[in-house]
Amino acid sequence: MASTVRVRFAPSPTGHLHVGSVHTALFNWLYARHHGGVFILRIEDTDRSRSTDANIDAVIDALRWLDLDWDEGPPTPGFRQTERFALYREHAERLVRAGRAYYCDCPPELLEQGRKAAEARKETFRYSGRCRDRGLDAGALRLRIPDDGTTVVNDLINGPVTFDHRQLDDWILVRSDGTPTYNFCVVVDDVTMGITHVIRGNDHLSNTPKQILCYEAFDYPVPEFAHVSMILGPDRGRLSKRHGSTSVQAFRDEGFLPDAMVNYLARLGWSHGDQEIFSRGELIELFDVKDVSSSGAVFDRTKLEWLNQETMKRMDDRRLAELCEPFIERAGLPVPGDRAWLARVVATLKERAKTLVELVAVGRFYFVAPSGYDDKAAAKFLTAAGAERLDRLIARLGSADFAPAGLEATYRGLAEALGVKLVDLAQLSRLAVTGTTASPPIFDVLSILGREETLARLRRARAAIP
RNA sequence: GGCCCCAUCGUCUAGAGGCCCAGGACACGGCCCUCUCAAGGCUGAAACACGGGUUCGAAUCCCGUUGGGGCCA
Repeated sequence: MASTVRVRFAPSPTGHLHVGSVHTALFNWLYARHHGGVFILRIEDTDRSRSTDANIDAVIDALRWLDLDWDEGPPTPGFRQTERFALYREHAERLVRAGRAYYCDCPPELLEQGRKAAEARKETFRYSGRCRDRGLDAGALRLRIPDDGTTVVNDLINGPVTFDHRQLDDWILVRSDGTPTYNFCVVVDDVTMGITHVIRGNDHLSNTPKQILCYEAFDYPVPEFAHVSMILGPDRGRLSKRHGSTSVQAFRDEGFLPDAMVNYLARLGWSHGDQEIFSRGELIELFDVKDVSSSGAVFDRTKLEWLNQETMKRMDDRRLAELCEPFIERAGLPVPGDRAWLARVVATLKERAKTLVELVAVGRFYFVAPSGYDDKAAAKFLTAAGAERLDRLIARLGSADFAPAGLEATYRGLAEALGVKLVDLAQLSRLAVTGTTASPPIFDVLSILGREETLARLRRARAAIP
């Protein structure tokens, strides 16, 4: 009987949740859900200056938006590192009593001297061990580690990675001012939370042997490790703001859907044959850490946009309409009260937009009449001939069937009667109704707008012709 | 600088010695469809970083080089 999988996501609250963080959060979440395990959210807020309540709320909001739910974590108390200092102190004392850690009072200048000397010899700086056996009872607390031998990280993604102890040193657990170091907090948190699988960014692989040595000093079982490759910018450097949006909040504001975001991030560094599009359920069912790639992946916004459109196309129109409402409001447009009507609207727009912001922009004419006409198109269509055609259209549309098929029949009939092509009438109407020459199928548009609004806009266009 | 990780089309990837003169997807080009724009269908161009091995046979295994990334400073 295997023990329950317990994984965690431990962001530091900086206000913006980076897509790279979300990537590892997602892999943890998928691993937990796939194995029926427990997903824990822990806030690494030891950097007091940036770890405001607002920033913590931002992390929580972002995870909720993505629907990555956690089983243990805030708002339950005890999941913020700042609430856990007593635990760190207690564990530090335990190591001192067991003789596995010792105090060191080496002055910074001495350490700096050693560092320079090591650099001159082109070697890794290691603490000399000067205070190891001095039996001090104050100062910085260091972990006593073996002088030679190796520590092997049996990484689930990268395979066995061997670290020579001669590259490691008696690292500091607790600084002389009493504050615990990052690596020490992580170990204490992970053991006390019963974490069985540490799934985190590749940038922590180098810290892992130090942490393993610490687990061993405690005589705690060492968890499994899986170091996920990092997300890169187009220049293969660390993904940062200069490459464009990097926080999930930014993508949310730009009109990306949580399911598209999740699908895209899941496919970055993970794959299942040739499949590109996955539902949540499929992701949970198919996710396997063995299929996670060990090489870095460039974040490609264009592909995210494609996936976002695919997600919109597959989504129920009522649901999509609902998601659009805040974007309509933010664009300064009146939000329709009739959601069924809005569902008809978005159905015609979703294959013409990559994001919700774009969808609203492209469908602006549904919510408000055009304030003017495209110059080039106006010169072409709002002519004497156009005036006559508009008159005939207005006359016929007064009593026409306003279902798309009925409108098409009316238009085709009139085109024949006038001896013109359908496209001439269609483009003229499109210009009158939307202000431009590109829109969803004109009969759908007119049908959705309705007789009254359609006629009003056609008459306005007619009046614009001198 | 030391240590660690990585290396298939521009990008995400399939590929776990012969099925691969390398497959899919995004993006890009062409054609078709068509009331416009999209969407869709078909189609084209596009990659195993380099050099040594191992093997009858290597994108796949080993070593090195180069390049990128990370950690420690």
